[in-house]
Amino acid sequence: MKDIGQYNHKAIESKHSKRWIEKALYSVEIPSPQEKFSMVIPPPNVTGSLHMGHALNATLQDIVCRWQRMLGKDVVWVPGFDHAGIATQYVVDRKLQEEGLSRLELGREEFLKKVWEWVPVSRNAIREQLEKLGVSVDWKRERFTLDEGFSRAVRHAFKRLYEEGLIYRAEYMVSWCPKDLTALSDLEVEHEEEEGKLYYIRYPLEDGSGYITVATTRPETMLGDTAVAVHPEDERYKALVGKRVKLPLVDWKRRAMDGAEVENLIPIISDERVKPEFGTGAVKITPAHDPLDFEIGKFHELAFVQVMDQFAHMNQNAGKFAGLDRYTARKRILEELQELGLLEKVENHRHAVGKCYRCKTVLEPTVSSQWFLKVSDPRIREKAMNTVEEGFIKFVPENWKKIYLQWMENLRDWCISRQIWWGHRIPVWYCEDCGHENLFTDEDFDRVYDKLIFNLMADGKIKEEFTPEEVANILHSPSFVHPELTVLDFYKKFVFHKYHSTEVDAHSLRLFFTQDLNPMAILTEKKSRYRYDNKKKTYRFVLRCKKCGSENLRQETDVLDTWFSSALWPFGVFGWPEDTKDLKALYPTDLLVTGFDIIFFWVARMVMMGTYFMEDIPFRDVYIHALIRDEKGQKMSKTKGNVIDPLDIVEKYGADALRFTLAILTQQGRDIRLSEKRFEGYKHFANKLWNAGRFILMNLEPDLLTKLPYCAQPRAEDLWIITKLNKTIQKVNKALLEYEFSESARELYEFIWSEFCDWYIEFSKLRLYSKPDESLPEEERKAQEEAINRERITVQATLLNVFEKTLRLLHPFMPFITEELWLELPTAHKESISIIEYPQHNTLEVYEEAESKVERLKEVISAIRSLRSDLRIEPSRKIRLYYRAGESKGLVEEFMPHILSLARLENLEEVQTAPPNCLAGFSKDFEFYLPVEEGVKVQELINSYSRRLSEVEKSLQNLQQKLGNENFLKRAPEEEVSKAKEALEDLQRERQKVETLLSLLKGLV
RNA sequence: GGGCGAUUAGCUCAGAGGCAGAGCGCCAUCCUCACACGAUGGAGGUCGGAGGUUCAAGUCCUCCAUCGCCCACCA
Repeated sequence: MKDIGQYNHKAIESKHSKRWIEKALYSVEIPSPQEKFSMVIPPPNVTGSLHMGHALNATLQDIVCRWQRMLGKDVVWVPGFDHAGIATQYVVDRKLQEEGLSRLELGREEFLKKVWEWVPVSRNAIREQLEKLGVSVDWKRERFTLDEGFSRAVRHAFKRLYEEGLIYRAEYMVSWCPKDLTALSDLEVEHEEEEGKLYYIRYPLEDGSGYITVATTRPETMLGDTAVAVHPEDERYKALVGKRVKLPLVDWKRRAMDGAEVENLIPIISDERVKPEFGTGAVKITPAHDPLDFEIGKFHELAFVQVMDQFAHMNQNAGKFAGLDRYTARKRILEELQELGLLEKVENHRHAVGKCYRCKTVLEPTVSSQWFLKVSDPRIREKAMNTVEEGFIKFVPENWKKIYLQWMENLRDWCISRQIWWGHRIPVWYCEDCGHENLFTDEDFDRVYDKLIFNLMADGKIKEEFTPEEVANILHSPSFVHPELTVLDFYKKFVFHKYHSTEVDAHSLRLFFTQDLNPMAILTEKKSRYRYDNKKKTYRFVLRCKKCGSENLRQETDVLDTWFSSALWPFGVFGWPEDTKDLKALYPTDLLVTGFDIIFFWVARMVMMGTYFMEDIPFRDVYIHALIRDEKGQKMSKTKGNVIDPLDIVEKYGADALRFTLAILTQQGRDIRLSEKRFEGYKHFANKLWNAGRFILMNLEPDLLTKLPYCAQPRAEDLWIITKLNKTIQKVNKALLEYEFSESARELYEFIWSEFCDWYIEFSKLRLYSKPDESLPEEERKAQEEAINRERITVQATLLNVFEKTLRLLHPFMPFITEELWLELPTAHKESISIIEYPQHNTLEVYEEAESKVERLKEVISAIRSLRSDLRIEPSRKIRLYYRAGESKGLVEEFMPHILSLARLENLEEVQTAPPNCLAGFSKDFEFYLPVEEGVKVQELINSYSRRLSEVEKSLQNLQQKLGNENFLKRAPEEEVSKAKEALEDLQRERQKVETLLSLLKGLV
């Protein structure tokens, strides 16, 4: 008998989230490959803190993880963070701007220092949020896409793809962001429909015989035109093909990208890609600033004239317009064309404008030298498609499969280079002497020390020149991801497993360098790797051109697209490219949970890289969840000010309420509209559960467990609730298996509130509070007392048993409150509910007869309550009733105490005929009568029964029509027909009853 | 231009051939010894529209309307 007081989510949640981490409850050191369940978290960006979408994502994953863990699996859920190249650089850049600093002034090295200062701020904030949500990740396996091991994995991946000809560098049309100063991949371009203008411009023919009119949305690019194109079959222009036009305004020499001079007389060419029906059917060709023009330019060997610089300002090729912003240039050019009478007309025109997904700046298509991954190559694409097509990877909901395959079908090469600073620098060194592209990874070196030094250097952790002390210092400083480990330990744990015994200090390094420098020493390589600077007392690590041996190398400054590293996440986190135990045991992972917005960015690329490098799928199931929107269905965004911060919700309503709300709102294939009221509602549910627990604990005898052998036989209601629980167990497990989060949560809510609390707890009070009759003689009283005690043990045991299982069933959804309550139970035998088995359906615990009896009992009680309510009889007033019953008589007798108590009756007495002057109600064949008293609201009752009568009559009509239909009788299954007939009889009886009651009531008015 | 999804109670959504459901909100009665974050009872629906299949259609098929999303190099 203990009172746990009122529900206080704050106290219990912080207590358990700390405890779980301290005990490392969710860390599995050596998982069994047969019994494992592995998952990698979609690594949140280190750009700030988590939003509701992350909370949803984490909650769904945690529900599955906790469920699988309780099913007995070795669950490993790897947490981590994404360095998020452009996004993070953008955030830090903005912060610097607030301080009046600029990235370009600071320079690469200093700027990166600032980013590294920022990252832990964001990462710690996110980590704390995840902890508050109660996620059961294995923090000991935490990774970062830019940690020492991951950077190395990225270099390795790049090298393999490069060597197999799948990565190439080329001058190509890319979308350029003039604000972020980088190229973007096609996916990072957001197309937005805009109201624009279509300008018709006349290009005079060289021979003065007239002009050809072209239509364009971006007149400023005309300065870079090197042709006009028409469709070869276009009769209007057939005669003009081969002639030349004079490019208006341009009376200066332009320089093409290959250095050649380009004049202002440009050819009219024909090309099938021109659509005759658009505009005038003649199109100006700017090969350096438009994707289609680029293609046409390549094909016809036109000159490529760039007219804008990286900021989208007009450059020298723009002559007198040089230096102007592209939009100012557009305005000026239009003005001048107008003056010259060359602007024929301007039309309104809706068209899609490409914008930067990050900063929304209008992108400029431009030609530049970039690195591409040939994702359309069969070696990458085919497996990535087949595994999904053949169902080795299963999308949930299924419709994403089609979308994925369609996208894969139309893949274009992926631009993977970015002209930003924050990210994995491309591991290519150009030889300044012979021009050779050298690719280095630590595999180019045999010795451990070389490998370490190379990696530190490539990661920018040590400078070009270093002392052994500096290197040792770095190696023994705390690792970024796991501060309790040193960098060296990190390498040994996550990267260089082979060298787990290698110890490195300044002394051993110096010895190694000296040995390397000694010409007499026998080296594994022909030349020494290190150079010593006598003056500065520093060493440097020397890379040599693989072709000509020159040391005159220059490293590529571009970094890789963030998604290139994210694509390696499902195996990179396990230590790839090393053949680690984790990799063998945990890859492929079992499930990926993510939003549909990154299917192409991330999911598709993981499949491509996973099947390519690992020759196996990265995950078996992909659960795609919805987007969180506000109550009006709009996307949540800071600028709209409609965000609901998960932390606020956790603070106000608790993580359990937050999680349960998100779970119950997660239906497949539908966006989630959130409002704060939702959370409040499910906080009430948590409170209800808590109070049920409180009630049970208050009523358990301290030594209940030792008394269990002396319990009485279970009653019908015990068997009923056990049956209900069992069916719930079955439904919840089934729903979870199919990732029906909403369904499983609803079943739990329904069972806990509407069955267990509303009925079983109420029934239980009868036996819990029953007392022996004091007026009985001593002997009999004692016997009765003993019987009551035995009954009490049974009901306590049932309460405890059902509640304990319910807590386990609910634990994946509401981990904190279930943990707290479970630990209070006398049956708690482990340190956490989260490591106990999940309840499973037990066919021996289904008691159909008891179930239907109690369901009928509920109807009887409800019928009496309904009458009370219609008559506005206060709950506290106990009333006397008479009844008459046919089949239900046995039931009423068996459950007399239940009815008296739950319907709040003083007495329920059987009569043979309806007493005079009585109000009445019924449920099937159970009729009950209430003597009329003063102030009784008979009219209310008449209204109620009239409504019921018209309902019954409506149903009757429907049914009679149905049964009068010969085709129904002939063609419907027999079962349906007999069901209908039964229903008809029931309804007829009911109508008769209601009619009788009504006339009876009317007689009373 | 192609594709996907939605449309059911005032609101948010379940239901996928056999008598229209839940939560919230609303109304009424109650601070009944776990819980007013509660109890009990109740009101509320032409299932977006039009056709069709079927004995029977929120449910399957066709078309339409409205809203939303994704993809696409029509200048």
